[in-house]
Amino acid sequence: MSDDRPRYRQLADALRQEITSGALKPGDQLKTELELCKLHDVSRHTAREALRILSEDGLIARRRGAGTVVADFAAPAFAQPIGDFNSILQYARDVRFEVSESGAANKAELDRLGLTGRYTRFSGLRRQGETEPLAMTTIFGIAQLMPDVDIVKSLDVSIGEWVEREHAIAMQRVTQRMEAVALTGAQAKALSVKTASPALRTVRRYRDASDRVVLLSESLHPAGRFAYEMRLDRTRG
Amino acid sequence: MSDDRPRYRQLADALRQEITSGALKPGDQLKTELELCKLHDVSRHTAREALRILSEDGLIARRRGAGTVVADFAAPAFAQPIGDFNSILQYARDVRFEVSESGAANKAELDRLGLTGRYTRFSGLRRQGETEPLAMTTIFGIAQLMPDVDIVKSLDVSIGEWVEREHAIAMQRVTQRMEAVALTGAQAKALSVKTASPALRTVRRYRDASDRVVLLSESLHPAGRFAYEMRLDRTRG
DNA sequence: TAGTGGTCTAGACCACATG
DNA sequence: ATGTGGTCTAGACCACTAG
Repeated sequence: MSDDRPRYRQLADALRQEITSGALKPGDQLKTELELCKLHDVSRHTAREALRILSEDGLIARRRGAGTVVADFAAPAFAQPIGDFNSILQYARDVRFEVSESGAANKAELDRLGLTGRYTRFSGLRRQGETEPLAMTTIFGIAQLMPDVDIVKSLDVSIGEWVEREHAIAMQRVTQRMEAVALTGAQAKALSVKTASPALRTVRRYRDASDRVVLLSESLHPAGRFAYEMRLDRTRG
Repeated sequence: MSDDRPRYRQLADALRQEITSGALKPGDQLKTELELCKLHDVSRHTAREALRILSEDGLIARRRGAGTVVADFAAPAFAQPIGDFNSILQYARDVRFEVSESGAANKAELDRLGLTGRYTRFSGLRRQGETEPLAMTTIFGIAQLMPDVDIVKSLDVSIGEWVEREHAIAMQRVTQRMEAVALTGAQAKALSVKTASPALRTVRRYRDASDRVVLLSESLHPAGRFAYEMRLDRTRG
């Protein structure tokens, strides 16, 4: 096992695994800092750094004097922060997009999404590690601009980045829509949950300078496996 | 000036001031960790903690071996439009908040949300026009800062704005979390939908300059009645 | 009162960037 | 070769919570 990752990250990932796997449930008490120090033979500083990461990710809640517990938000397996460029790249690296289907988008799909023209469609599952899928995603892109499906499968960057680089197109604006929906039978089956169970639907439209929708992504995240997190800073009074 | 804030926060705020005031411009080199240690008579750990905060806030960029510079906002990232922070406050004003319950938050609630200290709670429905409720919302605020329930009912601004004005507190940052959930029986009944039907849960934490959670709002939006939409503009190529 | 997490110090070695 | 930030150790005192 090659593991040149920092020890605090190894520890953080190990604890994360315990939480997302369900071995530790929301409300459960975590080991104390000193216990973690002894167990993993690290200094308190290192143990704290690991706990800080999990705390920032919203997986645990800490209270002085009382201890550390698994956060009670149904602890989603993954939270995507936005507003931070590095985190977005991280998302593309950490989360595999397994394309299972591709082809030309049909008229019904395009109508439903308000697209006109010819688009290519890739659909598949998003996965992190060996866990259950985080989401079912479909990506629509302008037909002439999209890469071949083999290229998509071997991409280690996002399709958006590929299009930008390959065609020298700059995405100028992204609009994003989020809402709760009930999954249809087929969707639920693909995601290994029950029919009609809740999901977060996000639709992103990437537009270029002339307002053309270059790329559109539609994702269905089953409840409990994903939370979307964003942060707004006040810039001026 | 009473200053029982931790030293790393005092240092972070001092540096933040230098940056936001324009004394330090994007690209400018910051003092090194060791210089900061000597200048402010703190350990390296403390200086690093201050720099970590600024780094997370996106104000500085650090590179091993090269040093620390004020972040270059021309980086190819998607950013929130300036107005977005305020438009979040705006939302609270556009939609009527009918308070049906208020009182001190209990321990279970505070634990669930990761809050510590004494908070007051207001809960009720959000309505726009005479239609069915858009959402069920609960607001938690630091007890000493919150208005009386009668004032809340007569407010024509958001509670956040009232707190800012009344106590001269500036909300510095809002984090927002969105996920899909299934409604419990009681929640579903209040919103006139069926039990276990999907809803969008949004939790917003409003923080002041010292990262204290001044206000927290938790909303449940039944599927189909609400969609969250946002727009990200590329700051520069 | 005992134990927790929060803050802080004073060291150390390393990978990396720059000259 | 020097100095930077990244990681890590081994201590310490404090504020707070809970039994």
